[in-house]
Amino acid sequence: MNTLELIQKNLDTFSKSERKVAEVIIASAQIAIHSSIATLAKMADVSEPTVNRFCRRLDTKGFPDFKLHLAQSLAHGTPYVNRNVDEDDGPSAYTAKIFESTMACLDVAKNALDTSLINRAVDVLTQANKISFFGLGASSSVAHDALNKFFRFNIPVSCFDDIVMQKMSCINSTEGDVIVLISHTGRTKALVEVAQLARENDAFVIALTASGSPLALQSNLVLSVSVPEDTDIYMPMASRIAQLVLIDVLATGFTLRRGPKFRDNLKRVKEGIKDSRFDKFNLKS
Amino acid sequence: MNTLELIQKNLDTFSKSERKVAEVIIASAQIAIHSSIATLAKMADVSEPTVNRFCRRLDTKGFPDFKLHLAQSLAHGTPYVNRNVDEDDGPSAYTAKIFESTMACLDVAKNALDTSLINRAVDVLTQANKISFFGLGASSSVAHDALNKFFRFNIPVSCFDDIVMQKMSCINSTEGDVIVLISHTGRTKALVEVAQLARENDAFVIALTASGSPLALQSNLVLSVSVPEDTDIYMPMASRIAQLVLIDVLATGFTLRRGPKFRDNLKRVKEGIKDSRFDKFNLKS
DNA sequence: TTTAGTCTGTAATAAAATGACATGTTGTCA
DNA sequence: TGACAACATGTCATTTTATTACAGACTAAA
Repeated sequence: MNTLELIQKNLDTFSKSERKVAEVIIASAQIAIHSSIATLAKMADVSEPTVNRFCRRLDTKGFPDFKLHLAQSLAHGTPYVNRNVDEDDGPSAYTAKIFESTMACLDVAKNALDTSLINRAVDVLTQANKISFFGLGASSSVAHDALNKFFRFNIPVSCFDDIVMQKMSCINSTEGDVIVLISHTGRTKALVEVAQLARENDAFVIALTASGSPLALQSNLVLSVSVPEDTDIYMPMASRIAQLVLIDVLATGFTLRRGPKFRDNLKRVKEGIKDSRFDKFNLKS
Repeated sequence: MNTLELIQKNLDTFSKSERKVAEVIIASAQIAIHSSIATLAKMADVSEPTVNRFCRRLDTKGFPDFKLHLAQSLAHGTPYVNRNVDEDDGPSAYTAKIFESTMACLDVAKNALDTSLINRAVDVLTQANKISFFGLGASSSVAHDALNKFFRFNIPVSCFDDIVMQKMSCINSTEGDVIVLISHTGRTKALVEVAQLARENDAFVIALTASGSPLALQSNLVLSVSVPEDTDIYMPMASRIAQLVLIDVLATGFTLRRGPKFRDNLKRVKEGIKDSRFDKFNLKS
């Protein structure tokens, strides 16, 4: 838990002198972490043991330990994290807010992920005869990205963002096929139907979606990126970013599982596209 | 600058004893920040002043100051940051590494961005008659995503990942049209040609690419996400994630610039797709 | 081997944090 | 209103921690 927030929240549980300390720290945390207990006591106009008691009240071992906690909370906890974009934010403000909230979302997603399920998913993917990635709306670009990643592995992959094509593809699927469905909410009716269809035709369905959603219930394996839903209209869909990173994770797991021989393949793909690029050191070529 | 990285980088500038200290700190940084100089000295099997000298060599005021720096660097930088995935990493390890390195990349990208250019780009976009997003390969899914975002603004937008369509679209462009080109390296020949074509036809070209690249040179405005290039085959293309976040930033800037009336539009779009979803509280509907 | 230079440790000193205790303050109840 | 209790706060002593000064040891070049 962020120490600075913690102080702010418990502001009214402190005594008079302790609050003085709290206020000084909130006002100038950067200075506080570089001061000795004596200096800070003088700044807050209290005695040194008071500062010490203040620290203990915040579940730290003492003043030095408190400084450490505070320093850490200042390090990540840049002010904007989790704060929404505001109407009168300038470019620097909204840029920082969006980047930081995206990073915070990734952190949440990372901690919420079940790596044993990831391992399972990688298992299934490596043994698949054919892999399909389907998404609709915003999620279709995630599917598209997944195609791009897995395509390099030189295995049969496909990706459709057309619901008719998706359904047709499912009808033609057989055992050994893996369908990866991507949906933020997991409540898109069409995609739930696709999941049903796929399972009726013996395909294995992996869903990148919210756990407990209708789509999740129809799937064989659910990888949920539990990221706060985007209630705010400004809120960029950070869940989409988390899904993309999850795709990266699956692709990496896939590569690792396939072993070293397989990795040469990847190098060849990279080499293969070189001709279509300007050489880095000879731009005019 | 991240203290832990700094130590690792300067490992060979240290003397024998100082390196012992460095190694202990790298191996168990979490323990180090909670230890006194005496404890740490004992752990590294050196004297206390040596530890102190070590701290000073890293541009800190002394041991307590050093601990503070280290604590901060541990706060963001969980151990895996910037470390590549290793052949014998398990699912938890590679998942964490990928998430963390992605987050680190976003942080780098955030700090490297020029917000005045973003502001400029938003200016241009809001005044555009028509906006097109083009990308090839991995970048095409970024373009696709951008389409998805800007489509909601109810303005003419298009997105092609077909080079022929891109060129045709450029030939038909006129003044007032904005073309957003997305490329990680900025050295994809085809896309550079697209940029030239677009400019010949008086379109305004915004490039999301590496600064100084051939594509950048052909563009009117460059938004560069300077993220380390992916040298490692395992390395997920974090630059792509950074580009997506940048798209979010532009879309947000766009929304803000258009003002409150415009924001009602967004709500209508959100309402509009409700029918295609299962109701959250009535899943069987 | 000597010598200049750099490391490294010991021991003394200074600084910082903590603990114990005494004083002050506030509020309650007779 | 006065007395007591509970809590808050500060002073001072003690302990822990960090720093400085200095001397011995090592290393590389002459």
